[in-house]
Amino acid sequence: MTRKEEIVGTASQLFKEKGYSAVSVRDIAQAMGMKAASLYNHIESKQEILSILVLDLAREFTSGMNKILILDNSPLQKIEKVIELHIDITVNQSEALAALNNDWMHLEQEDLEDFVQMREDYEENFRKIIKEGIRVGQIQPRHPEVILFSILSTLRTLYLWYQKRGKLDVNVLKKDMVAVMLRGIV
Amino acid sequence: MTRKEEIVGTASQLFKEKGYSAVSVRDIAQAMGMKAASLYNHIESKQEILSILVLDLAREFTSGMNKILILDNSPLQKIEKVIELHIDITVNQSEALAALNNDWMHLEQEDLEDFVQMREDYEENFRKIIKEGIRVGQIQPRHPEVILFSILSTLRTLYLWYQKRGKLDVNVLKKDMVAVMLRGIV
DNA sequence: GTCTATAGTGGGATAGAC
DNA sequence: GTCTATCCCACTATAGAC
Repeated sequence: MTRKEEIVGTASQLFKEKGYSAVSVRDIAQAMGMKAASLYNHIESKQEILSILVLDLAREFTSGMNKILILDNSPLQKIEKVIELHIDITVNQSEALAALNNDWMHLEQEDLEDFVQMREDYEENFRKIIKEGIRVGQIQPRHPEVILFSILSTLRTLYLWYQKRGKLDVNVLKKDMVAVMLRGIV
Repeated sequence: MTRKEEIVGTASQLFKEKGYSAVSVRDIAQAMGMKAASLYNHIESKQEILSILVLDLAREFTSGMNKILILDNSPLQKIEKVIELHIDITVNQSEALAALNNDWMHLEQEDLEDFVQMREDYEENFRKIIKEGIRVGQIQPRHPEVILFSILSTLRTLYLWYQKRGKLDVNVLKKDMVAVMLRGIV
């Protein structure tokens, strides 16, 4: 792990707790055991840290979705794969996920545009899977937007909850979450 | 509407867009068409605005939950009531909800403790309803924590999504969301 | 690669005139 | 009740010594 990666990792933990705007470069330096000025030998700016965290992760979601789309699976199987994609990323990168969810709006213009585009594409791909599932009768004919939102909001905030509950076994989590989201609780 | 209420309302919109820490007192004043110093004739501090937004809303959730608990309803009916409570609050107070979800950690000590206590009590009451539903066989016997989290995370982020989609009719929203969350999509 | 020192900006908040 | 002027502090970032 390079010094730069250590800094990005340390920063992501602080961002998760207080948000990007409330964390100072001095806070990050202190958590690294160094002075703020020294950080600038490794990073260009505080913005760069945010950009790395958010855009790298957004690209990971995009790439994961693209792999799912070309599979020769049913819509329902694809939705299960999407749920598993989110759970895997949550388990491995919960700090960066916090930045992606809460601090993307503090990206600077160019990065912001890239991020918003990736997020829109991701949601549109998910929406198409849901609509296809309704068309072939695999999914209940309810408003696709309500289904998309219900699933995505649960998956997007899983990072808030996963760590608190003593690290459930990932496979149990996948099984139960898929069941609750697809088949309900009644 | 008093001047103070106008200020709190204006601030809540800005907090929703950028978060509490990224919004300055000067930003709030500008959005009100006045100078920052003038705000202090109506409010004590920037912190006070956050405190009003978050704690008033938390009390509303607490009071709504308490009314549901004393009803003579089945666990499943109570869960439907909780979903409706969240939807009603979302429709009427989506800006304050953003602060409650994202900026509660910037409350000062005493307010922070009150908030965390209210949130824990709320979740515990919801958990008990779910467990009772499982006990009497109205709800599938899955990990209560997974059910609690799936429903709450959807309800808590509804505010992000409700406004984008051209203000669906509230009753349609209640019907479809209850269906998706309780009976799944398959 | 890390430090001290500091530049330059913008933050929350107050004093006092009108 | 709003303004101008200002205080004091914290912020990001840079310069230059070691």
